[in-house]
Amino acid sequence: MTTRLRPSSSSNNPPDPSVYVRNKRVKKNVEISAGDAEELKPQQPIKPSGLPDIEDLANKKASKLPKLRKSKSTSGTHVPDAGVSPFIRTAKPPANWEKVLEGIRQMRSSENAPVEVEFMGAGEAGSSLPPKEKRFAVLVSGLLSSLSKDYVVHGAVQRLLESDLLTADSIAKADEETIKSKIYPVAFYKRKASFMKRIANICLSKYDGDIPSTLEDVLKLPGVGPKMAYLVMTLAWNNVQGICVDTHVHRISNRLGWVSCGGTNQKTNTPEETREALERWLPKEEWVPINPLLVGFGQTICTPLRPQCGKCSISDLCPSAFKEVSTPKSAPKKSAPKKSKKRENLAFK
DNA sequence: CTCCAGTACG
DNA sequence: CGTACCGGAG
Repeated sequence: MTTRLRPSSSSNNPPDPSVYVRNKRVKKNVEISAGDAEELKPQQPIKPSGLPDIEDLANKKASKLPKLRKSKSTSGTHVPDAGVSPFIRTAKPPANWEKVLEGIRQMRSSENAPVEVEFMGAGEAGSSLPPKEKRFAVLVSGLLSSLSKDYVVHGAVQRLLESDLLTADSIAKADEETIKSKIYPVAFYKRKASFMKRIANICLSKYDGDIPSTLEDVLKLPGVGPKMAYLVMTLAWNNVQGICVDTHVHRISNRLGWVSCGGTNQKTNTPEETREALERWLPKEEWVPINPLLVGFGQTICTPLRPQCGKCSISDLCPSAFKEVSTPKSAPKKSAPKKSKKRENLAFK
């Protein structure tokens, strides 16, 4: 069954109407002096003795986030007017984007899409929990899910749930080895177990055992990058702060020419750039569904290595169709003989 | 042996 | 920017 999240469909958590302020690069600009960094961190809660130096961790993380692209002062058009207009287009949408989306939806519903689960991992795990624990569960399953198979994540979350290890409190108290054994074999489980402990401690000391409620603060959590932060804001707080862009969304957006529109012929080289570019024209109703949609599409048809353009119903609308590109990064150089492509890459090293 | 639905660290 | 982290599946 297709669980397509709608931004405002869920009724339990009232979506914050004022949310829609496009976050511009605040803080992370690096290079700024220590004084500036201070002012980004409003309140300074008392730190219980005995806990790791959380502030330090947070600072470290924050200071290294997005490297900053260009100054991009939002070109003036955008005003952070809370609640007035939910979406202000600052770039012209690419031609036929609606047809393209519709086409992809069709393909996704006919081909069986393995990805349905995706958001589910998080959502389902917490469905029977109280809101606060549910949010924490969403955060944890998001963390576990990166570069892991969905069913593996699902199993791990179930084991954590059975062991009562899905709250900040219990995780903070639990032995790290125990956590490892529960979440195995998710990718990077050792590291993630460590992240979970640190996150739990931060949540306890700064957020009363809850998860941070702002994008900025979620991003400060160790092991949580942009991709997951937007996911968590959406699923845990029902607060759509931005588009959740992973490598599939990144790659496909580039193939479709969706991020080189609107006068400027910019290309995006990172998922973060793609997110910003997409947000400039994609209507907000699509911000959430775009991810599951493109991820499914990206796994079955528009694959990174050898896209199945022959099976793709919108290839006539795709500038990259049948071009045999490998990845957005490696130059689309005229592809080599297909079968030996892999070997060739190897030899190239 | 390669490829992942990322993120931290040098 | 490059690289390590981890395991399982093609």
